[in-house]
Amino acid sequence: MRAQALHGHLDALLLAVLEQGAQHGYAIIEALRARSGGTLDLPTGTIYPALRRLERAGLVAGTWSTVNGRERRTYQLTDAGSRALAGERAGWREFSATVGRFLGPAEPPATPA
Amino acid sequence: MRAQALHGHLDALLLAVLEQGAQHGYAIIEALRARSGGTLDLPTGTIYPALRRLERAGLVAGTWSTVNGRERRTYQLTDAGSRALAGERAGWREFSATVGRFLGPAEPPATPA
DNA sequence: GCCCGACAAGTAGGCTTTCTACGCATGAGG
DNA sequence: CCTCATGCGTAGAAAGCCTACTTGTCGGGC
Repeated sequence: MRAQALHGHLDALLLAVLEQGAQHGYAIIEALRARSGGTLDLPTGTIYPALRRLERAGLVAGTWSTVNGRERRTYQLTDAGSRALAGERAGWREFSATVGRFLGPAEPPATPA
Repeated sequence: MRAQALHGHLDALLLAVLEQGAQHGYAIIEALRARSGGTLDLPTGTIYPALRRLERAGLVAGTWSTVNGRERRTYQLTDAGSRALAGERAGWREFSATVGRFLGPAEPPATPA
């Protein structure tokens, strides 16, 4: 899937991943790929700038650590980040409900029971 | 709601509105506002260029008509537009399912029983 | 007669966000 | 020695939507 379509929701996804525990950029990329079943395969050039943006905004806190001689920047959700995530979640719900009203009520094939 | 978040889905919304019958730009804006319960209130500067883009792409066909001395451009879904809409719908479903996996499975606050 | 608000379409310039492509560095395996 | 996987990062370009503005008709209030 084009992450292009994410536009504006990428930040929310990153926060959501970090909600489950602090991680470094590379691991976040893999987490997104894994949790989405391979659908979300975002390039580093998308993730790293986004993380720095979130850091500048105070939603995540980054700390350097060295693992096997390799420098890692581990990002952790801040309080503000948690609050922002809650807002993003609410926003996503409204957004998906609204768009879903036009593009199909988000009723997947479903196997409804 | 910021239509900014639409990014890439606006075309799909327009096609979806036109699916229910040909309409002119101004009416489309009102249809979006009405059907979304007021959530989607898109400015003309967003809709009109988008419609022309869709027209250039051959997804809608526009025809001029004069009503009460006022010029109207009525847009109608083309075959290609219908097909595109189907694709957009599928794309939306995948997209919302994927993002929903991270931001909450579309489970609203719910008052859980 | 004049002005304003609703209807109706459109353009121009700017902003934000993401993508592509590249650079730099370490450690392991061939 | 060279390459690949890990790991971080920047630069420039492309895409999409927004704000603000312009043009024009019609109807109502003053």
